[in-house]
Amino acid sequence: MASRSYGQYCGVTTAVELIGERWALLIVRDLLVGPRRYTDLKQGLPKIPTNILSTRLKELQEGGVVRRVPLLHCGLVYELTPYGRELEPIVLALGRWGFQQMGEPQPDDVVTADSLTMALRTAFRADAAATLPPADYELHIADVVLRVQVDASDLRIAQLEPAGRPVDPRLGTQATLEAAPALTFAAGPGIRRVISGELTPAEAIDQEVLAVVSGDATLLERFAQTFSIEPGAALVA
Amino acid sequence: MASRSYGQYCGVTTAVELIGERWALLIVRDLLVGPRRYTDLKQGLPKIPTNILSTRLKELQEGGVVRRVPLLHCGLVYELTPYGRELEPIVLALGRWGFQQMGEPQPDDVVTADSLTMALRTAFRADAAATLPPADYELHIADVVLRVQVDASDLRIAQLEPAGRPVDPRLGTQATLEAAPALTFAAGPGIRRVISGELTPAEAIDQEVLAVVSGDATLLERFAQTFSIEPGAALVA
DNA sequence: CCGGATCCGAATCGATACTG
DNA sequence: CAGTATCGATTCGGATCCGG
Repeated sequence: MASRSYGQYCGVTTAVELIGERWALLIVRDLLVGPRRYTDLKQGLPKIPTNILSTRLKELQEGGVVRRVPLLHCGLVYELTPYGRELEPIVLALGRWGFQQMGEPQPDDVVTADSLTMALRTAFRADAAATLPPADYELHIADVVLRVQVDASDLRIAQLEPAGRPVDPRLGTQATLEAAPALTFAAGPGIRRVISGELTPAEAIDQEVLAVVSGDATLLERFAQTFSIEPGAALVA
Repeated sequence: MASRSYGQYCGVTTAVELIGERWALLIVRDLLVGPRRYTDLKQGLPKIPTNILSTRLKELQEGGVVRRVPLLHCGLVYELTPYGRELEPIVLALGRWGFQQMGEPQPDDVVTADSLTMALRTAFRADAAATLPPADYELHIADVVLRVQVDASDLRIAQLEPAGRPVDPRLGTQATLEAAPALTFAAGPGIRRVISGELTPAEAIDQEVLAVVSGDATLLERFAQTFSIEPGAALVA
């Protein structure tokens, strides 16, 4: 059952044998947001066949990347091992690299809460954020609602139901939700062009890529400075 | 012919669609060493079916990762585009990550010149090298002979024929080959345990993992300090 | 609903042979 | 040297089914 070997004794080859199968790295991406149940993963990867998800989870466990954790009276979750979590800077760098080649979305492309959470992490400029005042955004994209809190070089993202409450306090990044966000805005996939610097926030509003729902619209500038992927910037942890 | 889509609008997904197919990242790995002809790639990846190599090269070109360059009167080579070269820190980090999970080599595993060249790059500690005097090694592993020159944080690796001359002055990293190397040594796959810190050079010689051919044997210590992969050190450069 | 297992047609991969 | 062509072996994808 050892997956078809590439026949080389090499670190890159070993890595590809561990996480190079179809869908594997997307499972890792979602697990980097937090532990997930089987059903969560299936929802976050709508096009994955259930047998493939099952097979990959087994392989990732054998490889020491993922582990299966029973939850008391609450089912079970999959989570990354410490070794699997070491993939975080790699997945983030891959996200920045791929971002530059993203075109327009295909008709049936979706945006999931986990992929968007990771996308914001890939775009987060800790250096820029450190020079700016703290900020607190609520972001609506497609059906996904995220609460995004930036404090110096610290980034917290919580996934909210449309209602406005976190999906599950045990799962995902914690955020402080007492106060209302300073800015709430909605965007479509065109927000990519803001992140890439192709559009300023003002232009994005003009072109209806982006719309302020409530709060201080001038914070959009700070958002654009905090989340940005410039060409040639796949580098670094 | 758009490859089976994952159906998500996300940078990581785009990256995986560009370089996630079987063999693709190993082709990129070899091209990170230098431009390569079709036949070079086939030799460097002995188990790749020729139709797959052909297909992947086409896909990588469509994705803007690789380009095909005719050489005057000398055939043609494939090389990474600037965008493809941005994968270097990612491939190196993946190599470090996979290195930690490498076991013993399978009976039919091979070590190629390009994979070994990249392995040394993944293990190179520029920070440690910067504090050490320059060094100049010749390294024999399996059929591969590499000339490895370290000068502060600069690393140069040239692939030599068993004869002792570079394979092709146009291809691969240049090195200064006038002088003889200060240390020539031979090793088996067990050199991995030296890189990982599991074995000191002295122990490696005792266990016949490593043998000095000529030159100053004390330089092995410097080599081990210069090339090292500690657990948990997969970080992207 | 959760966490899968099973079945089957479609697409891809792997090995070998062959060509300009 | 630089690939195409062919064909059986594997894997993937989509759907259904099942035990708790």
